[in-house]
Amino acid sequence: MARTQDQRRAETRARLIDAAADLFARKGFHAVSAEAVADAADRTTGALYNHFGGKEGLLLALLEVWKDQTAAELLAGFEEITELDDRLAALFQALTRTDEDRGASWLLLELELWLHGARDPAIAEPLARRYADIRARLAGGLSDWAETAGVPLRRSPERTATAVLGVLIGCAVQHRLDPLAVEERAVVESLRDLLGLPWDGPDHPEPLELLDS
Amino acid sequence: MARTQDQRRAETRARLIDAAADLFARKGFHAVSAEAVADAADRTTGALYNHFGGKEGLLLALLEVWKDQTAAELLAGFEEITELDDRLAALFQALTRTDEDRGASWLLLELELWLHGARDPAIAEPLARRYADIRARLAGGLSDWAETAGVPLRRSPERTATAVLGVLIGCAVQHRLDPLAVEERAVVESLRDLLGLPWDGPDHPEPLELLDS
DNA sequence: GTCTATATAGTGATAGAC
DNA sequence: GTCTATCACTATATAGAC
Repeated sequence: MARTQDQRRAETRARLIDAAADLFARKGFHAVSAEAVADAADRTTGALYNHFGGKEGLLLALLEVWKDQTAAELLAGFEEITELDDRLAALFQALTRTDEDRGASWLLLELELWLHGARDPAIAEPLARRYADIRARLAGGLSDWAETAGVPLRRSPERTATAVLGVLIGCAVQHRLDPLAVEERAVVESLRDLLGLPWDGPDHPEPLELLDS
Repeated sequence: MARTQDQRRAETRARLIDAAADLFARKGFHAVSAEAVADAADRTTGALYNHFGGKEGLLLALLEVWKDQTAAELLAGFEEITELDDRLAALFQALTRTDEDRGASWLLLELELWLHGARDPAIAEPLARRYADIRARLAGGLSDWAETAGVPLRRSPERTATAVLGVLIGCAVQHRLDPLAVEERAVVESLRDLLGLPWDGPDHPEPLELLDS
């Protein structure tokens, strides 16, 4: 089973990034040593420095992979499922799901990266592009849905997408600390509000009165 | 200007916690040494260890102060201002505001603490109580408002508060990376949606059609 | 004078760099 | 693998309050 040097190199790179994603999410960037990442990837620190120049470079490379992959993953469910409530629920589940295999969760790495981005412009820039990309794709999906369903969005697709993403992130943050306090059904209902839809649940409340404050 | 030992002790404690809040927010817990905190507080590591037992103990003490103070601060504006839109805007501003004096921002320390809570149950517990407290106070405020304004909430005050807090956090997270992409007006409008209110802006769109998907 | 909050000066361990 | 810096933490000393 001969492999070319390029293949070996690519695999080492992938292994290191994978190990970094797991460890950085579980313990945090600063709590993980370069050696620990290398060990988890079955490589040496020499390989890590050769590929990424250091721990910081590894974080940046991880962010690039994360940026390209996870936006697609997050929205895949949303774009494939037909029933709206299920689509909305799938989005929330994607954010709150804990990766069984590894102890990490998506949300942890997401906010670990965000925190570094808020402190370091070099990290902030690709991260901001990533969020803009997610919002754009979400806006497109919502716009298509509104047209198909004949339900006009309450505001521009972009603003709607920002609010939807906001609810998802903000509720996921609360959910992580106190799962019982944030019911999935309540999150879906809130998202429906943002899209200008009534609920079809059994406990439908009294009808909405359009009064201003 | 004689001071008692108790007064000196209390001031040292306060200085250390204050310095920790600033540095942990700006650089992150693991990127800050105990000595750096002590220096910033014009004290020594010895004092730090005497008071808090270590850096971790300092983080916990900071969390307790944070827990008790900031929930009140966040909601103070909300509970005092009369105009609803301004109240909602004040909440968002509180989360996105950058502390001028020190480089830190509230949101940074908030998520720094959250990240530690997601990894350490000892941190998670007081943090979860903090969020529950904020939600409870917010729910009370929303409930009072709904009654006064004669606008029934679209769901229970608790669920509404969770969603409102979610939008605030999620939009603040996006705002930090890309301020132009998250307009305050859009956030306020989204919050109004969650409360079951129309908008009173000049660019009022076509009326809401109550169609299901 | 006694007590104790705070300061000083270290210890061993481990980090990242090359 | 080695080197240097720095980490969290501690043992001991000093100084200020009663």
